[in-house]
Amino acid sequence: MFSKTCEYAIRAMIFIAQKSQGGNKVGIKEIARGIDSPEHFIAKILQDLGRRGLLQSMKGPNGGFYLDAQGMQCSLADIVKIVDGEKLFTGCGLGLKQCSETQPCPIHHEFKAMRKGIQSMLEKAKLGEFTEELEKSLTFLKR
Amino acid sequence: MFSKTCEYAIRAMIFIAQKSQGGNKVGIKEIARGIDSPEHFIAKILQDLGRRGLLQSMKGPNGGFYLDAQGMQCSLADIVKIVDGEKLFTGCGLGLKQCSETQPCPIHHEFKAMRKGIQSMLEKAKLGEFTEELEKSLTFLKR
DNA sequence: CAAATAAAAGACAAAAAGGTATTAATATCC
DNA sequence: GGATATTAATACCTTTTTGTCTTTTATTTG
Repeated sequence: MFSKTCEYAIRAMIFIAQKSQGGNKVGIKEIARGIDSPEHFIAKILQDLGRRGLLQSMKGPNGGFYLDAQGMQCSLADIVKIVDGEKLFTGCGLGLKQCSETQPCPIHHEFKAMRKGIQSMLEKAKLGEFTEELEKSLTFLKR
Repeated sequence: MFSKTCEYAIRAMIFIAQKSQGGNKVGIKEIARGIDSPEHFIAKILQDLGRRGLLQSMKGPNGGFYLDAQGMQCSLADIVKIVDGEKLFTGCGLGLKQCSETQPCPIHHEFKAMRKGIQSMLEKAKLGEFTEELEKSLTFLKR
């Protein structure tokens, strides 16, 4: 469904959302440990997301990554779009470039309904919403 | 969603289903042209599917690939399972190996519902069902 | 200002996916 | 049975994805 890169990205963003409550920042090492990902790899991904404005960062002592109030409202769909592109939301299930309403592939209509479902699910899911259950260890980001 | 390999596989199988009505066979060149795919690449994929019993083939003059009555009942889910594996149907959306009901990732429940939807959609879609609309040029397998 | 800390950037490496070309095996037809 | 047509198998190449390592830049603190 998602690329490995995107899986890491989502996990990292949820982790950062949790940790950056109350204005805290979290370092890349802690993030990598917290989501069980290669440190430099997730660093590069987060730098990308930072450039695109999805999260903030600060260098130097006591620096790290964090989300501002707006960042907490970022949806999983926003992350997926940046990391994996629009294909999941708009592409043809059978990989046909010209597939459309007027020139549909054999599974166009069924697939479209599914895509819509996925998209709306991911759009509804905001980073800020996952914190509470993580805190209570009702959900997990590792392994 | 699906790998390129899997997209080709599905398109090829639908194409073969259409062409093998009435006991006909269809050659690899015609298949490659018919679904706009690299000839040798789709050949390898079909050989795989053949070994797994999803389609039949014959060598020699007037040989080619074809589906028997049972093959026509093959679902898209069967193809996806063989080509891309079970991950799409059972894997964690965030790539966590230990994600489960008792140790769920933050999107486990929503994702599970989606996966189920995808799976049942693909299980319902049988190769034999696509022929008619293809015949009428209401659907397409190229471009 | 110097030292320490942490992200940013870039170069490189390994693995997986996607694709090509060549040769072997098998069935048909004369 | 030999020529031909067609799939099967094998080996190889290219591109993309995933992952690692090193160096640079920015920030803080003593």
